[in-house]
Amino acid sequence: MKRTPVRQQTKDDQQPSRARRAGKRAPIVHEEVYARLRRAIIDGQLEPGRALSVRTLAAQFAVSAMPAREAIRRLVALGALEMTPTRRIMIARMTPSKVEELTEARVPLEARLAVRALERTACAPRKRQALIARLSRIDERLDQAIERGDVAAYSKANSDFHFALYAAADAPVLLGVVEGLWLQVGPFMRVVIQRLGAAQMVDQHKEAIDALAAGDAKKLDKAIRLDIMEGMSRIAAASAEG
Amino acid sequence: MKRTPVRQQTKDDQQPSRARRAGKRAPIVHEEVYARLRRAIIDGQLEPGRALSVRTLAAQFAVSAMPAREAIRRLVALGALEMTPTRRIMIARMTPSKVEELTEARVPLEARLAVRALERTACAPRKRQALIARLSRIDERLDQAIERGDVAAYSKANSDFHFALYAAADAPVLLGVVEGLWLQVGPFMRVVIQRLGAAQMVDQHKEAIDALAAGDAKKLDKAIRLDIMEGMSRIAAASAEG
DNA sequence: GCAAGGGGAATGTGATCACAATAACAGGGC
DNA sequence: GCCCTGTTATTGTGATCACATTCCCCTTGC
Repeated sequence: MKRTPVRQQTKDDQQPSRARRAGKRAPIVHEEVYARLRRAIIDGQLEPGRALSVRTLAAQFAVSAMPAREAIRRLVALGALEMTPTRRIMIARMTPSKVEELTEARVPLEARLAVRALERTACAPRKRQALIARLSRIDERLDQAIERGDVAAYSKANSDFHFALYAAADAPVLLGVVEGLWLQVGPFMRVVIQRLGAAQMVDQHKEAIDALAAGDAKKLDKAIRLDIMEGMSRIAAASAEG
Repeated sequence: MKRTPVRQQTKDDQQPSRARRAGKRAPIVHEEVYARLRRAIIDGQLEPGRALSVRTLAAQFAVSAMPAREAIRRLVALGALEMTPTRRIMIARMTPSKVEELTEARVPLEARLAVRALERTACAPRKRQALIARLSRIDERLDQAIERGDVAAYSKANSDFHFALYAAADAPVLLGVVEGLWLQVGPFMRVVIQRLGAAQMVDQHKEAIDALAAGDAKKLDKAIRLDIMEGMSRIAAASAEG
């Protein structure tokens, strides 16, 4: 491969480099790479099993090897990337048992986050109204994506919907765990939607919004559980047939 | 600090270096560092808030900076280590809300793993008997540790008990998520035990073993849930008083 | 046709250095 | 004593190189 050295920061450079400018923190390159790669994975832009390498990733993002290494290391730790026995890196592949386990983890955790969001906005009607409005807008985008058959937009809108709801739970640790699960499911989501066609997708988003508006925890819990189980069963079906 | 360069592997070295010897895979230094540091954290050997740095960790393990960096990166990704806004590294500190969230995550996930272990050994009485025997031995070690007031041994026996049970669930993904949670709880476990004295610790291990022997899923579920909630409430109490 | 093998390209890992930012500390002013 | 200030040590990050291993492709032999 061509060796095109990435120029290192030197004292002569006029740019503020990592220094703060107007109070903002220094931008860390490997965090940027991580964020972008992570987004790509959650949105399902990378097909499962696709190979990845430190140098390739570095070249794609126009950075040196170090930030690429760090980003990959993090995503491997979170199970979004997989390492072969010979230490090659690829987008994680799905297996039926993995789908099953991820479902078992997602259902109670995400249902809990949703109910927490309900609880947290119980004494703040304004906040709840704002949340409902936000969710409705996202769900509208989602419907439009289905109409257009836009798989990418659908995938993004779906994750946006869930995380907009979960963010209101004000539970960063739980949210982190759930994000880790989505990181592992992401790539297949997209594959399944693509195979089945976005029109085939059903969800419980309307029911969830209704439950939220009614302050009905039981109904919300059920809606989220069903939403997840239906979605995951589609992935399971697809991963079973190969 | 003293700069003592770590000699790099060269062609002249007689040792097989990373090469396989007798079919075994090459040992990866950063994995070794990760495993040891991780163990230390889960066992609670590192007090929360304690500072950690790439170079000091490297020096402690007699390795160069790279493996230390990689190990730290992984543990930060898993939430076992924390980064300050200025990117310093420390053992994660506990907050009441964090305890609450971790409890909410641990309860359903670990209960599920326990019940799965029951299900998986339902058609394999031999395996179940072996598991029960294993758990009983560990619980015995645990009791002895309490008698001796040996905090470290208690801490280790406790985690051994849980993971011996969960390992039988044959659910690597779920197990990975739960390990991540323990990685975040580990440091406080130890602090609390130390503060209260191991004698104060109660658990539901005997009940869990009984339920397992009886094939009673409901009872096992309840035992694990109670075990976790009791333990976490102690941590919550301790973290509340500072 | 196909398996075996050989050689070059690519890969993950480790080591080391440079640098900007932050923390730690010492000394002086009050 | 306490706070400010300037200096020094330490820190995380990025860049680059070396190396053993693995992958990939193409040739050779049958």
